[in-house]
Amino acid sequence: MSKQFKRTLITSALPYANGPVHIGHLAGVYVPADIYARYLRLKGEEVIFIGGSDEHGVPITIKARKENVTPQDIVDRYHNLIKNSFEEFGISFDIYSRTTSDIHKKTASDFFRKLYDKGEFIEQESEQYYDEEAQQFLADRYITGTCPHCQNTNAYGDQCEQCGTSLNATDLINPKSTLSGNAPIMKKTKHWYLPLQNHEPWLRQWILEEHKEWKTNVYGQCKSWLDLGLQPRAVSRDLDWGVPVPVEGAEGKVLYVWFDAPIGYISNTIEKYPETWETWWKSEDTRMIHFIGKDNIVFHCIVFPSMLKAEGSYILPENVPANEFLNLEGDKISTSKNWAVWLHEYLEEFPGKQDILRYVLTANAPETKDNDFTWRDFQARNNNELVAILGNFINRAMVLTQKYFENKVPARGELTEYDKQMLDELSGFKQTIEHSLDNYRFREALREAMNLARLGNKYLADTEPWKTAKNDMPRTATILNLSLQIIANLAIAFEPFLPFTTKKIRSFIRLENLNWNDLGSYDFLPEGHQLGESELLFEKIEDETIDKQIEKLHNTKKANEAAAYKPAPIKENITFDDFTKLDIRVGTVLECEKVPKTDKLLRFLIDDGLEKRTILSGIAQFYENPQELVGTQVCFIANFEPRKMRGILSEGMILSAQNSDGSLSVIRTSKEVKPGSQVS
RNA sequence: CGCGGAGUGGAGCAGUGGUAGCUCGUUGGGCUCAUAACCCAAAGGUCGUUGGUUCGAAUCCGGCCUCCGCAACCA
Repeated sequence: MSKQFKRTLITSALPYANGPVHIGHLAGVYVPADIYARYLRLKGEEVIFIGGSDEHGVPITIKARKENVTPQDIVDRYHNLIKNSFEEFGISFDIYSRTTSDIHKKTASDFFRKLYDKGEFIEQESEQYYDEEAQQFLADRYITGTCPHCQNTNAYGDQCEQCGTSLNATDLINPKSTLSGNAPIMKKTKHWYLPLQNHEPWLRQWILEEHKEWKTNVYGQCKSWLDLGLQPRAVSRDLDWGVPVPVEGAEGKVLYVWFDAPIGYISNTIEKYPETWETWWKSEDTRMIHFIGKDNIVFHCIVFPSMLKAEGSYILPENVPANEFLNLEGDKISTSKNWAVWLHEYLEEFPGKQDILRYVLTANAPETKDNDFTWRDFQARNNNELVAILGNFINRAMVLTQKYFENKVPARGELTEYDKQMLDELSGFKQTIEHSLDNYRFREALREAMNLARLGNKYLADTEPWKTAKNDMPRTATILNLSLQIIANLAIAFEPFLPFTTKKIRSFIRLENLNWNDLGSYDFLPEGHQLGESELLFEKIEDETIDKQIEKLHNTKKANEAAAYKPAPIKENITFDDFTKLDIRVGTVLECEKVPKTDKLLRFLIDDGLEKRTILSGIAQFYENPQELVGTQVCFIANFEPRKMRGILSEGMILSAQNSDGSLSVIRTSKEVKPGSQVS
């Protein structure tokens, strides 16, 4: 980092406004970005911290259609919810705007037009599905059909949710438009592409040679992309929700969201500083940092820089500290499955406890790999760290001062060797914490800040002021004077992490306007300084509270699954002859065991009345104890083409019902019948 | 074999060639100002697996297994 910068532009990924934000968003992007912004401000540096909602794109139009409202209604609802959640959590954006703002539409439109005029795009025609009745081209999510892999009749144009296979819309058998229900036709459409391959040479130099200090996940991902060779990327879409493509003959086309969204960083800066915004975006002494999640790496390291470079007058990011993902109680956080801790709900259930969540999410941030958030861990970190170490030290020092010195800062006498040793250690924290923060290692920085509180506790334990108070008040005064100076240090060190708490601490000691650069010194509080009222900073969280959260999580998950479940549409009619081709029979299970080295397969040995047959069935995950099926009667298709799996010949197919959560349940008869009975 | 990241005491994480470390938890002791909080000490790991390079490997190289992401909307 030989470059000298005068100011820092911090951006945080724009959350997509089709749902509320959850702890994953906070842990991955907004808390780290906020810590960094607060840290720099506290150092007196010039900073702007940009946020905003990403409000265009197909998923929002689909959600609007489902709820029978306009896309604008959807984004208004979530923009306000998200914006409010961030404010409540103290995410200190200088501006939080949205991509549906007029300024953004103009900025994005002008940006496209400039690249268009410069000849930075290529035009290309392709064939896409088109709904003649609705008169529009269909995004992948607007097409359903039969999955070519698992025959699920409800697969989407981009993915089959039953078997998880990724698809192209053209792979689907019997594609149907979700708008009209009709079969779509193929129709030609023209789009603009950004030829990323033209940017490859300078990207290689810029990332692979000049930014080897980027995090390994970021660098590795970029290198992989560059080594594979870059492809042109479409920058427009056939859709009626978005920024219109500002070119003759482009009616009905809008900017593709990934082109649209990052320009939001620029337009939000313009909205905040209409006169001076170019200083932030076009000045070589501005340092731009993008905080994002790992899914966004290529957009921020390759695509957006290519856009900026193509435009010509913009600076490029200096670093892109991308985080991995946060899981919740062992499972992926999922908006659609409602497996999340929503910020707006947390705020209602834990009022005034924003800093606890900020602390837990930072201490356990997914900086180098995916991490897991659990409520038990949340409780433990609150009770054992915030309450027991930080809160307790401050409370001890305050209470002792109230007791012995009428809540005024006592006089500092001569320092002992031990005092000096402690102060020496204290002075080292500034450099340690700064080093971590400067390298975006917030977990480590927080741990160090906590060590400062540990130092305080140890100091009290070792000097025992409650004992010296019995016969040596001057010594007691010195000890508490230094303890209070440690509190002032804590107010600085924790400010980027726990802004609400440090505000309280500052009021305890009646000290405002703290500066980061004073961290490590011990002359904040003069002798005789009147202290303020203190209270407990944190309180213990009981098991009951935590149990409630865990239960709630599981309940909402189940409820949501049930509510979201929609039986598959009935298939085409078949004739009686078709039916009679199937030979469905009842058999008694003689043996049932898991096939070794497989996840899903159970091997059944079935008495079908005539002989014994082996049938394999992929239901092992749902029957942890396969033995329990032995002796029961199951239904199976007897004339199913035998098939070899894992070297075992499977002669038939066991019938199972699929539940809303995807789990399978074997079909049984309600009364015992002879093995081999036909089902009709 | 599409590409990238990750796998380290009970839990969460550091550690890029030289005696495996931190926080929490556990056990024992101390203290009693403090929210049964604090301080000290101990136990606990053949670093996913397997083969190789090296005087020496958690670290470098090869194979395999598992989890996550990207490509192809999601932090």
